[in-house]
Amino acid sequence: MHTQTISAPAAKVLDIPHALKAEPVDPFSAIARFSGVIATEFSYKKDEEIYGEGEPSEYLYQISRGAVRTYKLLSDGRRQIGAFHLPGDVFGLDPSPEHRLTAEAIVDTTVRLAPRRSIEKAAASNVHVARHLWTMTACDLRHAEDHMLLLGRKTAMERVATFLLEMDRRLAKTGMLALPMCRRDIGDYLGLTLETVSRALSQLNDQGILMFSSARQIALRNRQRLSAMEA
Amino acid sequence: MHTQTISAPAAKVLDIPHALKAEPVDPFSAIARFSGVIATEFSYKKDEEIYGEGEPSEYLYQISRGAVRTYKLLSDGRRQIGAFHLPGDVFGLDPSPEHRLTAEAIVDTTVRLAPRRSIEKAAASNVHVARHLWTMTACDLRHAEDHMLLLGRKTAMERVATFLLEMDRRLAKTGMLALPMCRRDIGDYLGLTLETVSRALSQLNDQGILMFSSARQIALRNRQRLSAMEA
DNA sequence: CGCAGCATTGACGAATGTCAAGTAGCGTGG
DNA sequence: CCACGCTACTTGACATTCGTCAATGCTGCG
Repeated sequence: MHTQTISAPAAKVLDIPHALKAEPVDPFSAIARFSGVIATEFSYKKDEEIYGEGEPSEYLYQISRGAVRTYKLLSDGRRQIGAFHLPGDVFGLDPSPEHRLTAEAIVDTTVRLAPRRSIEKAAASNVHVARHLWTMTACDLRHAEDHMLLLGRKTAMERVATFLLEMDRRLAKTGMLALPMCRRDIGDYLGLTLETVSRALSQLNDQGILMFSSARQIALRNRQRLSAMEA
Repeated sequence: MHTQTISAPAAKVLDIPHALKAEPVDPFSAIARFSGVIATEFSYKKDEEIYGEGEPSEYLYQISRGAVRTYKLLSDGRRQIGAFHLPGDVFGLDPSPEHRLTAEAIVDTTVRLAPRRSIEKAAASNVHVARHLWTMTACDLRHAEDHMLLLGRKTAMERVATFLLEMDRRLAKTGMLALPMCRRDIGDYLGLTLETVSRALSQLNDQGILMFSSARQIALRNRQRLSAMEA
């Protein structure tokens, strides 16, 4: 259980910030409000497990700060990362009683969490909550469908281009990508080895499509050419 | 629109068979009943498109007879089949207003269909319907997660073994697999070429793990050894 | 300042894709 | 009922992409 492994100070109770709720509607906040749930904040250290595949599904999580990977393993250790979760993202949602992927903090990470039971109870009487749950799961499904196309049919370079554009869309603030994950994580997300990822990035650098300020600080210099490469 | 392309006789109105509803609860029937929807039956010829990627999502489908593939295409024609749907399976569910994959009949196929609008309306007032929708989407998501692991990390032989066991589970009646799809479909599902699929099947045949009665009629002779190969 | 990961790069190998030829099965029409 | 032709399938030879193994370099943190 994650509450035992954490070394952070005692979890802090906090209000979902209502100032933000005018936006496209953050589904986590919406659900928490409808459920009358007070979300709890919680922190995990880099590489700490948040939940494991097969464990009972007890909470719904939203990232405040940090980043999370969710993955499946084969018996011999081969790993497929299904998704990276970034600040604002919700994860851990799962209508089945058990998690089907393992979740780990990629860097030191703080999440808000809401007990699954309260949410279920709210969904049983409130169709808005129920619809939000459906919508979030459907959003994960869309991502998975796109990712199956990538994994099954794209070349290494196309995968890396797609990855960069996805991250650019999701976390570019200053026109600069600050990747929280290492090359191995990227490889395990894209179905490649870390060496192949590194070679593709170097090639994009050589072509002037991106520039490294450090290995994980990347500036995209030509998004159009990158888009043309993602197939 | 599929109603224009169909050459079958006029759609026939029918009742959802209530005799079957004691079973593990068929979610399609459950939803139709809660929605007060009378499902319509409809037929498609082999290789006929049921809906296209990007088209408005107007119906929920359940297969009565036949088989359906849902897929995405890259611009140059590379195809990734996301799922095969067999009798009893529901497909076309999508909380977004547009389909994100194309659906085609693999063989001559009959479906029951329920208008999406009626279902949405029912879900807006009935939490049971809403939960069924969520559960079905979650079921698709689980399959997609498993399939990402296959596409990203399994070898050709492991993919084929996994495929055979999946089909065995889903459509083996007489201990014999009657595959409705061709080798190319299998390849596009597994992220392989049809030749690689064929070679893997031949190898399993040589090893005595399966037997062909014809190219698409396969008897599994040693499920245990096959399971050991799926990684 | 030095160590410990992380990343890059190179040489090579293996798995799978590509191209091509040949075969078998099946539906159609004579 | 048989012959034909089409399509799907199999098999082989070869090409290519990506993975593996190994050496080296970088860098960020203590």
